[in-house]
Amino acid sequence: MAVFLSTFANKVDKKGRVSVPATFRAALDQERSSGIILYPSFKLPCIEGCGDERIEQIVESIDALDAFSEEAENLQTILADSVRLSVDGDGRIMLPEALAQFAGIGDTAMFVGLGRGFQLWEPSAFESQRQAARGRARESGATLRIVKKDYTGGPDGGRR
Amino acid sequence: MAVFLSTFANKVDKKGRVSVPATFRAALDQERSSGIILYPSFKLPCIEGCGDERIEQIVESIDALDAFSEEAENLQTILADSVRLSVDGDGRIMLPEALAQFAGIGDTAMFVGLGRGFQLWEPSAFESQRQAARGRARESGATLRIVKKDYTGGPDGGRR
DNA sequence: TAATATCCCATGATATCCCATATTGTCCCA
DNA sequence: TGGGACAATATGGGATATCATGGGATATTA
Repeated sequence: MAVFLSTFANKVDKKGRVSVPATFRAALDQERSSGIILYPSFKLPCIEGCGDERIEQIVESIDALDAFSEEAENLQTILADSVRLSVDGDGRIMLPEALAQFAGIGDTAMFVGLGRGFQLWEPSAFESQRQAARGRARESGATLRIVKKDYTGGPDGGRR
Repeated sequence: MAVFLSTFANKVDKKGRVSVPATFRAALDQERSSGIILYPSFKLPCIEGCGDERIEQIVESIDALDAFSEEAENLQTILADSVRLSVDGDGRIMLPEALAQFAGIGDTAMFVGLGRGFQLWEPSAFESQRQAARGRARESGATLRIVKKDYTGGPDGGRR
């Protein structure tokens, strides 16, 4: 699956177009994503983005929930608020007015890679978010338990 | 997985390019890493580096966390600050301005092998870091316990 | 037919490729 | 064992391709 990394600041022109970073486009191509999906974030003042493969995952996990639970209802709003955008020949998308407004994006948008997906931020809002997260991570001595993919540890499957 | 050893001081030219030490390149090839990943260290004023394999693990591990948890949010900044660089035909990478600045790297970068990954330092910063580490090791009488390859490392301690 | 979105091309900045060279380390043979 | 040829590496600079971005022209749709 595609991996989105690093951050890029791109201009939003007066027609509302933004270039999708070339590396993001490459990641999307790789998973044969015909377009890109955007939706407003739950917790943060930013736009969440991903490719086809990821949105299908989300659909599936919502499906797996009890259909009428509150949680399911909440998550379904993601789908309702989602927009599917096509990337034009020059690698740009049309950023919908409503979403831009939600994230406070004016003439510059930051594309932030988060692994399976990415986010779109207004630059200064992102800067403070980044500082905060980095501070918390340092304090908590953030360590990441690495999930071993399929560790066998040797020819005999790691036993003995 | 690749093993990175020893340290090298290489020049950063005015275009921002640095040669990756040949032995590091060999290590990367070995794990079929087509590029290298760099990100700012949490604790130290240096850049951390690794191959594709390791970043894949990190992405998956973060993915395994609750998507909306604060922990995930904190760790995602690693990905946001990461850069994937391709090694050109002459064995060089383009050191991004932002990262070089973070580590205070000017016209020389030190590649420091750390086994499964490596670090990039500004030479004098590395020297003082090295002194400090040596001192601490001497005081505490550091010992190293060798972990056997087939050790499973789980809570049940390599059973059987 | 207005308003808006899509396509197409132009341009400057920047990264990538390619070649030249110096220096170092390695191998081979006397 | 010493010297010399050779190969690999690090590094510099110029040419070329890619990318982000702006603007005009053409297609869509309400």
